[in-house]
Amino acid sequence: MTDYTKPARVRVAPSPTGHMHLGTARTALYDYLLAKKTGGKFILRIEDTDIKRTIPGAEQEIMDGLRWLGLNYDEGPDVGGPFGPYRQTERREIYQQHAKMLVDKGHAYPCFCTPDRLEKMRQEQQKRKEAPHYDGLCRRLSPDEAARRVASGEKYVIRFKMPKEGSTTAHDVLRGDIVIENKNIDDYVILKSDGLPTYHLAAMVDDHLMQITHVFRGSEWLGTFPLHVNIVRAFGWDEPEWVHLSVFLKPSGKGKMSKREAADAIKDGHSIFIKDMQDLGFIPEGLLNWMVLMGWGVSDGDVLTLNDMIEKFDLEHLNPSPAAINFTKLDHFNGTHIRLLPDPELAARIKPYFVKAGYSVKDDVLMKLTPLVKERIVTLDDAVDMAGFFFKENVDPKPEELIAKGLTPAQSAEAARQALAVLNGVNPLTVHAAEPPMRELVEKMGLSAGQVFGILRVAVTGQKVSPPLFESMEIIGREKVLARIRKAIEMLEAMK
RNA sequence: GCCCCCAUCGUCUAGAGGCCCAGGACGGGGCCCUCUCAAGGCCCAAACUGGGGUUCGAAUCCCCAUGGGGGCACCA
Repeated sequence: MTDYTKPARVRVAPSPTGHMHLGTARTALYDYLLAKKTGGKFILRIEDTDIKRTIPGAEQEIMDGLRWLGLNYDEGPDVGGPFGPYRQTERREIYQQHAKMLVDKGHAYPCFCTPDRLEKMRQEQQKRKEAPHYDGLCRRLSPDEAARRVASGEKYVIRFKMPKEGSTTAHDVLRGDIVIENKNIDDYVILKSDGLPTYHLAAMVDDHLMQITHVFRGSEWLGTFPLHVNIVRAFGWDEPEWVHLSVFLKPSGKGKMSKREAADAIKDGHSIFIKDMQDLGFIPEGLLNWMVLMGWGVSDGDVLTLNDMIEKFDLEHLNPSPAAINFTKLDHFNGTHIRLLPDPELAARIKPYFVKAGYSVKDDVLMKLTPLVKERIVTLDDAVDMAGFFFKENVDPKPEELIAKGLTPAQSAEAARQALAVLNGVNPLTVHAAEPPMRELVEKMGLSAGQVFGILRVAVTGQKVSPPLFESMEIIGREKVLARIRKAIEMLEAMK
């Protein structure tokens, strides 16, 4: 049982090797929730030890993404903290010292095998249908000889010396004890020939030094879990609580999310990259709600704010099985959280999308249109399609769309003329003043509201789908409304 | 090939031996509301992978099978 009264120190430790994706965000969320719930600290650590794969800007994207989501970290590369530095390439010496400690204690050894030899070795093993593994050539070197070759300047790496006998029992919070035969674990490289550590060393050292209490990481680490536990034990350190999170599967449920799937998702208005999500009009509240539920469950109400999540989150309801991504459900949560936003807040969030679409936004109009689009949009940018016409000087309806269902162009024109006559007598043109007489007119003409209002909708907004008609008219203003109806009548009359 | 993990409606999940002929949410279907589109309300269909145990009793515990996933780098 987890003690939620003890402040936890949890970290998210992404590598800056590409766009920040869903998996990182969700791990960060769980980290954040546990930290906040226990009054502990949420830490960002950048694992940039693979210099070849590091991408410029990726680190910034991670920091921006976390902040956009509202997952502010207490310690990290750009905010500092008592356990820094928080960027692994700046901790080089620390790892080298620790690797040496392991060698001195007999838990690790220098290895002089060239990448070339290793490659050939693996190929032969494959040919013999054996599992690829290090053959232990340098493990058998005497410490003296190894030291001599190191001193002579020969290139080397440091490998962890896995016990050959027995088994290792590692404890995962979600899965219980995991027992693995030691012979199945390779002598992994922990310090590379460039002097930088691999994950296996770096993460263990940092988690210890940074006093991490709970390690949330992807289940792809389960395979090397016993190795990590052995490394920690070789140092004589206490282990953190290990929490291996399930991976995300592509929407079909068949396999991990791939580049191909990611590209398809984008076409569809979705993405696994946090940065895209923002552009696509998703809001952090919706995204967070959706993410928290993939791998963790609640028995009652599932519409949750960040504060709700902090209150309800626990380790007991984390789910070890893989979860297929369901973007449709993201749409739902996004729409739901948009509707939960106060109007002024929503207005402020929608505005940039209108600006980006090239509209010059008038704030008073924006404020009036916001409540109208609120319950009709799924993403913020939907507001542009729905309500962009409010910022246009003129609209140009498609002539054929002006014709009401079941009516001829001439009949539609006649309906519009009568509507114009009624509206002409309404001043000011408000919902309250315009709707009752218009409904009377519809009845008098023996037509349906759908028919008449439909004609006016297209005439006034230029769209077949729009916010409610009279509300829209009130915002657009009497003069423009009347002018647009006149123009529509002309267009209808021109159709024979 | 070897190692590890997982297994409840199409999907995300609740369920920690009797409260379950299995609950919620998304999606789907229907109805209501309605000026379009939504939103909202009500209703319906939809699952414990299979087989063995253990037990008075199993979705819940154990074993096997099957299926799915992850890993086997001087990447993380």
